[in-house]
Formats: sequence, structure tokens, C-alpha cells
Amino acid sequence: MTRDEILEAAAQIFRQKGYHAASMQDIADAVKLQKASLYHHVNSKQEILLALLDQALDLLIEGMEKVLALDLPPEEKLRQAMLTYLQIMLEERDLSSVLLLEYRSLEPEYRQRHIPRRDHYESLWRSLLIEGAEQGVFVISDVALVSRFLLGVMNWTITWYREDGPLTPAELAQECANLFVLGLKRRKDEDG
Amino acid sequence: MTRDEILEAAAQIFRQKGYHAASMQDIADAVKLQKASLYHHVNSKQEILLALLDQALDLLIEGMEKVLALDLPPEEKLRQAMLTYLQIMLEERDLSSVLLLEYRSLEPEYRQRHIPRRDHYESLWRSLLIEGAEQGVFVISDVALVSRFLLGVMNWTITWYREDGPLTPAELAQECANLFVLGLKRRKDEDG
DNA sequence: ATCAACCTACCGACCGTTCGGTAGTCTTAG
DNA sequence: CTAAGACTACCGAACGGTCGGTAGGTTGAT
Repeated sequence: MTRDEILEAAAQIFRQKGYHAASMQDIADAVKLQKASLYHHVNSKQEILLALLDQALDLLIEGMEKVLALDLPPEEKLRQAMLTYLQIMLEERDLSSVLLLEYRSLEPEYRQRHIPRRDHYESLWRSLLIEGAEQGVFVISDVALVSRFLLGVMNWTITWYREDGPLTPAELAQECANLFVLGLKRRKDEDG
Repeated sequence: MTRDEILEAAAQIFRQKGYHAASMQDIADAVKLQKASLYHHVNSKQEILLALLDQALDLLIEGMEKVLALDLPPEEKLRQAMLTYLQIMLEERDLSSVLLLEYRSLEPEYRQRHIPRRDHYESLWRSLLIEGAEQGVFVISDVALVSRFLLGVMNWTITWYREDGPLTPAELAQECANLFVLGLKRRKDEDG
């Protein structure tokens, strides 16, 4: 049994039940250990949660930085960023769900460590939008607001997306991007 | 002390801590009763949660039905619906947060009672979009998907909106509607 | 012999809920 | 007008159970 296996099981249970409804006993059962044995690998339940949030954010930051480094026109870069985000979200659902929904269960001391990284990630999205605006491709009055709209649509997908449904993550990303890109792009009838 | 006062306090605490992290003791403290006295007014903690979800959904359904009854072109009706939704969400934040985030804590028996009403509400949004599509004003390939996108953006606002921030709910609704309406409307360069 | 991995046994705290009881108020028969 | 009875609102104490976490011992590979 490794720490990572415990974290993985914990993510699944946290997602299903929520942090507070999930007990260390549940996690122990899932990895077929005694509850006390978990404490050989982790220091506390809160530490598990923090580790999961860190993992999730690492994935997202890594994905976003790769996209930002690409040499693409803003519109394509935005599409690529949305695709990457949704793919991570929907392929690592346990982790993502914990990041988005169980974040509130972090106790203050741990939260302080987490918030700056979260802010950093959001700033990556803003920089993408700013790039598009500076090149005159996007028309955006409030970059912070639009980035929240963007992340909002995508974040909410984890509450309703079904793997056995009609859409693949890639198709979903495309539909989503279509809707937004049209709303952001300078229209033909607009002046320069 | 009335049942409604207890529900109101419970909503606030559920929003702050989450259902499972909130204790009956917390609620009792908030209304300055002994924990046991709560059971004179409510039957269980789960019943409180269900009552709050019902209250929230009642508000939203009522608002939506009023908007649907208006005699407006589809675009204006959509804008009005979004405004109404966001106003309710942001003016009744405790209730709305519980609806969106604590819904998962409903136990199966209670959930079965709640789900049909929730589905009904979402169908109201779909019918609005269908109306616009049939009149040729909106171009929508997948109504269910678009309605989820719409609700997703708006639902996520409760996680970041600050009352002391720069935007009123009405301004927020307008920005949000602008983005979406552009993505949905038939463009000039499209054929008929 | 060492040490990681895991165990049994246990701790105090708190959970939602129930119980028996007590003021105070309202109703109604004499 | 009064007194008995019923009803509402609330309380203190306790229930069985679960919580996260700890102490200390056993196992087995190196």
C-alpha cells in the first residue's frame, strides 16, 4: 500500500460523499487497511485534502502553461485551453470534484497555503484573454469577469457530465468554445 | 421562535460550513435555543435540508414562470430570465447556495422527492430556448447542452460574487446575457 | 537487529436524536 | 369567576453511535 493509493481512494470517497461525510474508516475500508494504519502514511484527514487539492491544481497549471507556450492565434489558443481544461476535469473527475467542491472544507491554516496557487492559475486564464484583447481579436470589457464566466461554465460540467452520455470531452469542449468565442470576437460590423 | 426562523438560520449555517459540518448545536446556538428544542419545530436535520431546497426551488420556479408568461421576443425573454435568476441567486444567497451545493447531502429517500421538481425547473429553461429556436432567432444544435451552459455560468457566480464588489446583480446579468446572446443569435452572414 | 508496515485496542469529543419534565397560556365546563 | 385539562414552547440529561486520532505491540523482509 502506498500513500498515492490512499490518496486516490480518498479522492473517490470525498467526491462521492463530500469531505465531512467521508470518514477515515471509509477510506481504510476502500484500501483494505485498518483505520489506524492510514496514519502510517498520512498525518491527518486535512492533510489528505490538501494533498488532493495540490495534485489537482498541479495538473491544471501544467496543462495551461503548455497551452500558453504554443504559438497560436488567440482564438485557437482559447479553444485549446478550454479543451485541455475540460479533458483534465473529466478524465480526473475525482480529483477535480474535490478541487472544486471540497475546497471549502480546508481549514484556515491550510487554505492560506492553497489560495495563492489558485489565484495564480486564474491569472493564467486572464493573461490568455488579455493577449487576445491586445491583438484586437477579442473585445473584452472586464477580463476578470469573462474568465470567471469561462471557468464557471466548465466547472459546472462536472456536476452533470456523464461518461456514458452522448458527448466526448472533446466534443463538449468544442461546443463550449463555439459559444464563447462568438461572444468574444470582434464582429465584422464593428469598427476598429 | 418560529420554524421559519430556524430554517433561515440553518440556511446560513449550511452555506457557511456545509451540511455535514454544520451541527444541530450550531443551529440551536444561532437561534438561542437548546439543541433539543429544535425538535419541537422540525423532525430531523434532513427535513431542514429538504425544506430549504424546496423553498429555493419555489422561488426560482415562480420567477421563471413569470418571465415565460411575458410577451417578449426570445432574446429579451432570455435576458429577463437570466436577470431574474441571478437576482434571486444573489439576493437569497444562503438559500441558493444550499440548493446548488448541499443538494448532494440529501439522503436517497428525500432526493427522490426533490429531483422531479429540479427537472421541471430545467425544462422551463429548455422551453425558453426552444421557443427562440422555433422563431428562428436562436441557432441551437443541442438545447439541453446550451441550457446547462447557461445555468452553469450563473450557478458558478455564487462561488465568487461579492456584494461589496463593483457589480450589481443587474449589471452582472447584463454582461452575462451579452456574452451568451451573441453566441446564440443567428448571424447576419448566415443564411436562412 | 532494524525498521517499515500494519495491527488491536482504545481515547475523549461530538454527533443527531429521544426522553421526561416544566413553565406558561389557552380552552372550556361548572 | 374559577379551576381542571389540554396545548405550546422549551429545557437538562442522557442515549447509542461515530468521529479523528493515538499508544503500543506484532509481523516480516532485509
